[in-house]
Amino acid sequence: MKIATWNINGVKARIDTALAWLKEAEPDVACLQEIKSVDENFPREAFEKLGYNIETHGQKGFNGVALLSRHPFDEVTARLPNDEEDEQTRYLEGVISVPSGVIRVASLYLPNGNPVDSPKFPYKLGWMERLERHARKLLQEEEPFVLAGDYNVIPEPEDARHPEIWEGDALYRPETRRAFRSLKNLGLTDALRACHADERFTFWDYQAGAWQKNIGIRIDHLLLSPQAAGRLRGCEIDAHVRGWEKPSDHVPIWIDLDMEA
DNA sequence: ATGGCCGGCGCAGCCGGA
Repeated sequence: MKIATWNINGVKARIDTALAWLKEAEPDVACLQEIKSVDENFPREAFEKLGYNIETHGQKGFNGVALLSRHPFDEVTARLPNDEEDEQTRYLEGVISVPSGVIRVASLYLPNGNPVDSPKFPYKLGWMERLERHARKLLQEEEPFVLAGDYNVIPEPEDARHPEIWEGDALYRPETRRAFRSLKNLGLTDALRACHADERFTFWDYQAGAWQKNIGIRIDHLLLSPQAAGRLRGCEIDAHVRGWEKPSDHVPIWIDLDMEA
């Protein structure tokens, strides 16, 4: 079972690119971020034609997350718990039925947090705290789940081509990295690092020829519960998509889970 | 890693992104 996540940077601008990638990659589940669309305007039909059930949690102009699944959704929940006063659409979680059981998959778009001397940084850290609290609760169920999305976190120096440039940035601040470590230390597995030790990126800036010079960062992650990690067969980044026409600045990253029996 | 981009909104030029 293939589960992918991709910050598409606008579903309207990316519809052709997204459909081309879905046809090529054929994921069972795709978590999308930054759809930048209200739910009513999401181009459902185009994705439905490829066989996907669709759930969205969007807002006008910014943010917005979606879940596409070839298997049916048993239940879907938007927002993290204790999020009621937050008008930003950044979290959507679905329980998906597969022949051998169920798997819970979340599409998340963690706040950027810059500039760090603005309220945006404490908002990011608060969001990470709520995510950790929620993950702790999910772990008590002892079931397979995947927290997938744009974390806006560079976990380690080797996850950036030029880590020194990110010193002080909200994506790499000690508080941010500590919060990400704390989340993982609950017992979650960083799927990419479970499969590969070398330098791999998921984002290349549009500016200054970052893609051509391979000046990238790894900020899109899939964190797996122990029950999901036990089924992990592989994790890959579809970096070639960054070289397509009209690319997002992020590329898809996916896992293959053995969900037989 | 920015001087050099991009999308949304809405029809000019700003805001947000990473």
